[in-house]
Amino acid sequence: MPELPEVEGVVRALAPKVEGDTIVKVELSSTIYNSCREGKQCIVKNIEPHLFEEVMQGMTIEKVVRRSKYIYFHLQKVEEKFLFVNHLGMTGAWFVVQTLDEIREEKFRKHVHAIFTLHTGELLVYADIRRFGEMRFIKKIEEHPPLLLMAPEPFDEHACEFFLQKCELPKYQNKPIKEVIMDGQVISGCGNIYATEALFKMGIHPARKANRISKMRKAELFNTIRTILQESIEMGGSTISDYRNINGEAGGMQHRLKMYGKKVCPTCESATKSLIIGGRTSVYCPKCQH
DNA sequence: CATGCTGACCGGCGGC
DNA sequence: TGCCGCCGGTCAGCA
Repeated sequence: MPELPEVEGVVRALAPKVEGDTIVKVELSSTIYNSCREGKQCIVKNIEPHLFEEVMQGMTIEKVVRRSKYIYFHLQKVEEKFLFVNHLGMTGAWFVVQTLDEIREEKFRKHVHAIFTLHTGELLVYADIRRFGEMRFIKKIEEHPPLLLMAPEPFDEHACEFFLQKCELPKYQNKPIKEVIMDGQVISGCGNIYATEALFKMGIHPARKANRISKMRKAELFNTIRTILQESIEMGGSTISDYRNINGEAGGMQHRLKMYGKKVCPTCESATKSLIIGGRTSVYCPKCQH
């Protein structure tokens, strides 16, 4: 599943291929049309599928940037600026190809949901196996309040201070630390994999209440998260489940993971345990983490 | 009003 | 081989 480092990899690969290009045509899958017609939640969130296709037509992709685990496509049409926001959910992936059969993996090829034809003739393709991804077409960030509430980028110089301040709020004081660091309004882009790894590295039990950790250790924890995210970006992300980068390549970070998905602690060889915290499976070493 | 919990969205895959 | 149920990021909606 793509987390911040994986999304960063996607954006770095995607940006140089599509920035400056103009979208001449958009086709959404019949699956999207059907879900929408049945009133179900679907990938395209805030707009009718046919309107989405229409409004995207003629848009120039000015810039592609990552914000937390979201991809922001900054668009422009006749001097007017818009934003197309995408989240990859669990299984979303982007491809830039000449034809769809260039998508090597069948499970992605079978689940293509949006095809943006560019003025160059290339196809910018969004595939999503489980359809947990999101696409929103908006004029301003304000149109979708959750985007405004996101914590600063973890590499922002104020992000640590922001995290420490949030921890002081009553609603976070008594929560398990893992739930707090995975909350996108506290720290951006720290998903299950990297939260698990950082807590293991710090020797902190994932269920420990936030207010039972000193401010100094919280700051260290933040730095650990930031360092792990950075390391993973450099490794090309973790290839877990269905994540691939835009070239269909796997990352290397999964070989460096020490606790996520492990049965045995790499330090003391105890059997790991798992708990459900904030609705998510949380693996930890009962001997090394307190 | 703020917070908190539940459910909805899915197909792959593990387990039986 | 077949089928059932689990898994998870995000947010809407309701208590």
